[in-house]
Amino acid sequence: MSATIKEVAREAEVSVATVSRVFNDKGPVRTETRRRILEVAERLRYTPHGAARSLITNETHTVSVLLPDLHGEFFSEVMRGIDSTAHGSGYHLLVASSHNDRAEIKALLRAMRGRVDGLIVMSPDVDAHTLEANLPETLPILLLNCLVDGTSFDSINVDNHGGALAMVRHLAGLGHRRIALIKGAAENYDARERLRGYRDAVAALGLDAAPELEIDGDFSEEAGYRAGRHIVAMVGRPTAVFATNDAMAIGCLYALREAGVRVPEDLALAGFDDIPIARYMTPPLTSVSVSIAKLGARAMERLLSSVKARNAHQRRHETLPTELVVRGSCGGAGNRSDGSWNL
Amino acid sequence: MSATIKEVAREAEVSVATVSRVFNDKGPVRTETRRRILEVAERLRYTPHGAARSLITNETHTVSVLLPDLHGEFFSEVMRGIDSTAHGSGYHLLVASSHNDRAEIKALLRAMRGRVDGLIVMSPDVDAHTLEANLPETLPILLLNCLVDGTSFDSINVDNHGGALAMVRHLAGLGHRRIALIKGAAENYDARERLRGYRDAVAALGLDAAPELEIDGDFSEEAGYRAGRHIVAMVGRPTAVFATNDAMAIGCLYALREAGVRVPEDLALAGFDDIPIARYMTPPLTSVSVSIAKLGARAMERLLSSVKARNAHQRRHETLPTELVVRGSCGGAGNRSDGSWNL
DNA sequence: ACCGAGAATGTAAACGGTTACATCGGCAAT
DNA sequence: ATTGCCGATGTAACCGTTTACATTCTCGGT
Repeated sequence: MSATIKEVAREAEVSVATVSRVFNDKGPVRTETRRRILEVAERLRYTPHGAARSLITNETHTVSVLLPDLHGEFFSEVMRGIDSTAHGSGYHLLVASSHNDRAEIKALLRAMRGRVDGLIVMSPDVDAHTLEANLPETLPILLLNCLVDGTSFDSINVDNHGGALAMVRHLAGLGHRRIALIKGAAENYDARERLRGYRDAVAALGLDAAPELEIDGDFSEEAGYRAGRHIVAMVGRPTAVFATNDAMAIGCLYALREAGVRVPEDLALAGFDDIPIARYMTPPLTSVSVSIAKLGARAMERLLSSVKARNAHQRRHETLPTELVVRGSCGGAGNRSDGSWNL
Repeated sequence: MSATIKEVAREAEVSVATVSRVFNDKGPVRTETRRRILEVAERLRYTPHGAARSLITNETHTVSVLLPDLHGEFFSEVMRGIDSTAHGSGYHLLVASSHNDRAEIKALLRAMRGRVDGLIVMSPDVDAHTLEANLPETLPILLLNCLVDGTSFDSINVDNHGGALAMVRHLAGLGHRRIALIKGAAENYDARERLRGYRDAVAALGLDAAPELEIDGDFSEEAGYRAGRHIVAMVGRPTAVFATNDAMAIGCLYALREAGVRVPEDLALAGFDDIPIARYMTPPLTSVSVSIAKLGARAMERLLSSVKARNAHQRRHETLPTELVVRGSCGGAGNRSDGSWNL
């Protein structure tokens, strides 16, 4: 084991209290004494013991992120945003991916006591009840992209509905009347909202509405690929495909290309999320941008403020706007006059 | 605050020791007593306090991963592997991304005492000295894709050199004599090894060797894009490009396409890492596969075994093999006879 | 020379658990 | 009835800090 505060105190011929004061910059310590203590500490390679410290101070300087799975660029981006602000505020990050098993989530949540100061939950299908039942009721929590029933928790959501709406409107504006949608998993809240946006737009604009235009998917490239193969084989083939996330758009594009269907000439293709590589696809993918990293950053910001406020903290529900990013994959406005594409 | 063990003990009319025994399944407790205690605990929503527990037991059931940055699919995949085995063994995961600032790394490392049982370091440019100087010398460590000077630490590396060698050999086998390389950052160990593999292969096979064939990069799509633009403008344009990671290959492909250079007809393109989307590119990217998730899983496995062994644990250096994955982006064998590509 | 104030430091009680050891019954063997 | 043993439980020390409070030191003012 490493040196303890006691050893440092003994060696520097002071009491533990003084050493503690030096390391926390609290209370008065003579410069000479401080110097001596720091010198001894350095020599002994002393570092305060995290657990001991948080036991008494009741804060861990750690926040936890609970997420469903770590697949793909979406999560890596969110994490990047989360990490960067946590890091900036001197907080550590505990990640816990629950593979959506109820008992497991419960165990994870419980294990949090005494380990974290706050919690970001990003499981689109965990219900608020499970949370309330298994957490110290004083632990600050922020729900990210989760279904929020009631106002019991702080939350941030992306404007999935509005984004989908805008995309369908855009496609309709380009002349498309028959637009297929590749869905996400039915339990997923984001997926449901995007679907709702699509349906609302289709209804509002009087576009073709047919059950076969809503194709199953689960946010993976693989699912997009399957959907793409399905689409090229459809009898009343749609003229545009709206994949509800970019990963599926990528898989779909591949299937289309494989079948000799040109994008955007033969079929328009759009995604959702605007992950970093979207702009590098061929053609560059028109998508709904949600500035994923910023989403994570904002979430952490909110959580930390609620951690610091402790007592009177106002619960709030926030919806982050989305932005339509038009690139080449839908034809029309995405092409510059010289034939090159926006980057 | 949540209920403490004392409250549970009082309420169940037993001593704290008995409650502790129940929660740790240690020592004999009468069934009736156990039942009563569990019932009270449930009612009071008691959960053991992490910090308090680890203070006395001296283990946290947490391991930390130190990495340079969270960009892109490579890290997300590694993390997935790491998380899945950690999770499987009941360990929590603390992620710490140091943006390669020396002082910051030092602070991070020090903060680890009393917080983690082990550490995976994945900073391709942190030096072993910094580690040794700032960590409790008993903390199990595993270096992942780091430069290992000497044998002071456990480590796992990918066979970067061998992979690059194999790729160049493959390209040469397809008839290419003039092969450009898009490099990674000079400080990055992986990048250096891949470069070394390229040079060795070029020398061994007597291919064109020229400084201008080694193009600067930094593992980002953006850098790949710049390199691609550079390449199309070269006077003695190479016939093949080997991007030392897939992200750069993606950026490069975009630049090529933009300039009307066809892949693979006009120029062969290859990557390194084989990230999940590589197979969905158009054309599918020939790459060096390193089974990233498995790499992470293996690392965590090794670390945990060393955590459990504690005392006599044999230091070991391991190199994970790579595998050439031939798809369509280099022409030749990647094309099926019917013109479709391997998936 | 003495007093009092404030700065510098020390003492010891928490924090919430685990665990070695002591204690207490009850029961089988003698 | 006594002994010994073992299962069940309690007592208290300890883990490494922080911090309220007590104590000592230093000085300037009188």
